[in-house]
Amino acid sequence: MLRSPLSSAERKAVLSLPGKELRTSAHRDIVRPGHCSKFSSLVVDGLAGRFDQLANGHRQITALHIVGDFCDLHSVAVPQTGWGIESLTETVVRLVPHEALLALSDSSMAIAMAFWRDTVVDASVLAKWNSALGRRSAKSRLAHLLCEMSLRFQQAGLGTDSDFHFPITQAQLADVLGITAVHLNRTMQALRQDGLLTTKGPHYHLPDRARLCRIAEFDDRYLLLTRGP
Amino acid sequence: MLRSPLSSAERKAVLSLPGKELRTSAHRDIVRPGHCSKFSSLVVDGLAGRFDQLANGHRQITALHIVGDFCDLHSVAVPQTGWGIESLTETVVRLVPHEALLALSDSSMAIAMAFWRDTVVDASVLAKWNSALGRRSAKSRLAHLLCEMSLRFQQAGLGTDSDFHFPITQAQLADVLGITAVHLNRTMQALRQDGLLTTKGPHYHLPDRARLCRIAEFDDRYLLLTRGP
DNA sequence: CGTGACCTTGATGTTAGTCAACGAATGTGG
DNA sequence: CCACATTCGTTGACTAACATCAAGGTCACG
Repeated sequence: MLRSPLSSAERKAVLSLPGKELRTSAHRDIVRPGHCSKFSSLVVDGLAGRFDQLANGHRQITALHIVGDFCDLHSVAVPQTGWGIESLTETVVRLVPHEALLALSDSSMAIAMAFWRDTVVDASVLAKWNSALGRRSAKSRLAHLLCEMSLRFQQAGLGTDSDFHFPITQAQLADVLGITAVHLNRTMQALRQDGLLTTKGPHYHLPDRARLCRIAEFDDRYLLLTRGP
Repeated sequence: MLRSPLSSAERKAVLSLPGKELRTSAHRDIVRPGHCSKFSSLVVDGLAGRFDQLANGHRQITALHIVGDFCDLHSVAVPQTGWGIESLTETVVRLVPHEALLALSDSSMAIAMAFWRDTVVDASVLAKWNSALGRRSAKSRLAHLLCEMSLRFQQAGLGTDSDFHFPITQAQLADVLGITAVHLNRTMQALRQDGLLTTKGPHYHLPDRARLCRIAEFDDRYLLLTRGP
């Protein structure tokens, strides 16, 4: 989860953070939009998404949180969130009280920096998605997302670079990519046609990841592979 | 700038940060894309933008930095940036060494939190733009940007809520909104037609800001008007 | 008086949205 | 075990938003 170098004592302190675990079915709000929260949620199982919704009902998912991710470490620094978090599939989250996180970052500058760094990586991903949504075609966006997710699942020890379990519906994927579900369906077919993607239910396979990265212009540095100072 | 409550001593420490000032003409890189930086830049005069560029030459501007903004406080936590910063007009920035910022946040937990909070607000704005780029029409995006910028200029003491000096070209504005310059031009004309915008050179005037906010579904909370914990 | 940066306009092409329907898989209660 | 509903994926016909291409207009500046 925290993409930072920490001493083993620090790492242990983070991993043993207290918190009530909460199991939810798919399509439930974990954090309601605009809510002022007293906890940060750690994804223990399943898949969660940060979203924003417009008056006409259109949704945009602005982040995907796989197991091991903190959804809203942000809310420690700014409790009033401008977004919501929902479960995309059946999901278990651990609700860690802000006091515990604040106490921990008070106790160690390295941990405080690690939390800050996590927010910065989140911002990097958001900036990358900004340019994708503004300037790329649907196909290129999907290719880029597949590259990103395969890497993240691999980093989290949940898959290889070309195979991962990604339990998301096409409608939700469309909300990530800023297109309609119909168009996403056709775009996935195009990638399949090109021999760049096969799926069996929630299992995604990338037969030629190198080529996929090339057409997606995927540069993994924004995911912080070069670790902290 | 830092949208946080600090003691006057802390505030003073931040404002008296050292750093060499640098004047650049328009369209110059302040931070080259992917560069590993040792400074964070504070905008002293002019207008700067964070951008990302694709192989085909298409650009996306992912943030606008007005005077008083720190461009890349991020780079203190993660020196290798995944983006570039450019001057959009003639601009003066102060290059504050990371050591000075680190020393300052070491010295005061409140300042460390303020820096973190600033990153969180940046992420909030990015998330908002994500949903705008993914799910809004060009007209709605432009309306939203105008609402946002008028508020930010006002907060910075550089304008009223309906009048501000915004020295940006239409091509640059198009790169913010993720549309072409041609389409931006027509979209601005549509807003003028609706009596929602007049411009005289770089001077923007919003004749009916309330209505503009309504059609933009502009909710200012993401800009952190509700201050820290 | 020419040049370059910026803004504006028109004609045409392409991507993606909308609407409507159907099929496959899964689960539920009678 | 079977009608039934629900959710999810897929397809086709049509439309709207925006991109692209090409040209001209305005203004400041040397």
